[in-house]
Amino acid sequence: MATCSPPVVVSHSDNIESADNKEDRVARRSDHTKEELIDLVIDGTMLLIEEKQTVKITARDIAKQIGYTPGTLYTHFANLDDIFLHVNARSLLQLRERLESNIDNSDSPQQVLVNMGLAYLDFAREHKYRFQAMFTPRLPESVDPPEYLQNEIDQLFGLLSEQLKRLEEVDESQLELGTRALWSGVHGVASLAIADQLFTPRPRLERNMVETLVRQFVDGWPPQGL
Amino acid sequence: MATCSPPVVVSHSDNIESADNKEDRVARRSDHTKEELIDLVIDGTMLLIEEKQTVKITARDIAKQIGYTPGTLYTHFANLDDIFLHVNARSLLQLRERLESNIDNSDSPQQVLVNMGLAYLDFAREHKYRFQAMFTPRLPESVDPPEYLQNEIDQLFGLLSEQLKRLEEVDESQLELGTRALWSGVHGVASLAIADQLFTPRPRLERNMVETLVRQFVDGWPPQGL
DNA sequence: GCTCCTAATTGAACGTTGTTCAATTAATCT
DNA sequence: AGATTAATTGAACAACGTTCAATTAGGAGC
Repeated sequence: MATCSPPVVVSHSDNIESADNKEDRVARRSDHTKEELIDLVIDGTMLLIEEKQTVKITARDIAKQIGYTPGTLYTHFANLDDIFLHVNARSLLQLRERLESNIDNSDSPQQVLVNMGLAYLDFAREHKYRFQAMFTPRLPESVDPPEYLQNEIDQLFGLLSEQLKRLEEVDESQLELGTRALWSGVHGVASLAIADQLFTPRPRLERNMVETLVRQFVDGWPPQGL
Repeated sequence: MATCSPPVVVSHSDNIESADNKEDRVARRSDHTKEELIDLVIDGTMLLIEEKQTVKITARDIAKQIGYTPGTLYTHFANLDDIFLHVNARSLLQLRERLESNIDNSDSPQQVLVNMGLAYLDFAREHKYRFQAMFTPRLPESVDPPEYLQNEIDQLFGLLSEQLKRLEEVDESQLELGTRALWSGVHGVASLAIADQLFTPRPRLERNMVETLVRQFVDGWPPQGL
């Protein structure tokens, strides 16, 4: 069983540790090293999701896309879920980068949070199926998500609590609760919006909804007398 | 193609129209009429989801559960998605009933909305997989959901806007936006909570999150100066 | 009570899915 | 050059959703 291969978030080439492992440069058969192949699979899957506009991608689809046979996928990935887990990690990274790029600390924390909320919604819309994939449970819930995913999520929440902190100092537990409450709200709008389950009359009011939700939450922060 | 069979929400026996259709009482083979069989399938599927604690129910599973063969399912349902659509309609009905039972108009609208939010969260937790199924897209997004589902959703949103209306009169479009924004927020907490994607430290803070979110939204209602 | 008719039900079959694994192939080491 | 090692294949498997000709059993007509 080829257990979950390492993060491979982006080829950051942090080869700090001495390189005495020979395999690294060994290219057995064909044209790709292990790392290249892993990237090829993940990138190919992401491409397919965007191209075919669906999350229903088969192992044979992926293999064809990268010019290999289905069996090859299982040399470096445990199964399809493992592949999607890595795709989701990449999506999450992109999402966080997107939110980060919307932080301008010369703006008020209110405005920054609204902008981040809107950026979240926009990302969900632009990458509808990858967004959908991120929140489609694929693991048997007994096992918890790999650590690199957990870290990525912590970082994302960190961006938000930073802004809430700028707004007013509260104790850590309240901050954590507020961050998650606020962001669950934004996520709710985004996920219902892309699923067309908001059933809102004609004009797309989702951006307006995010703005209302965030502003109303932030204006009442921190909550009084619970 | 056996297109989507009628709503069949609950056996309400509203046989107002004159009964000259013979088939109604005709029991061909076996022990069940068309209507009974439809109910059998839907009920059986719901039961399986709850028993096996998963949304991954196969046609053969359902057939076995109700003592028929897989082919029989396709006499009254177009396909598996059609069956799940009916299961979701039932779940949605139950969910609305649950919310309705939490309305006590002698309470403040604030309190009612908080209670409804908590009821929503509780339902999601108690019927985790049926809740999950409700928000798992199964239709090719080109086709929009059947009317009876749309109606059910309108009714649910109606319950909420009623309370928002009690709070303060605003114009219809703003009321619609507010209702959906608020409820998307609650939905976000619920859906992330049951997927264990909130990554909140030990104690389950979701109820607290719902309360915070709703209270903060309601206290700022209607929004000033947008 | 017998026969026809009709529709419910079956079960075998089809194509596709995820996944496995013995066999094969090619790159590296001695 | 030959041995070693690992990447890659392709055939195979079980399970899936779905279809459909064949079969069956009930009700209607005589």
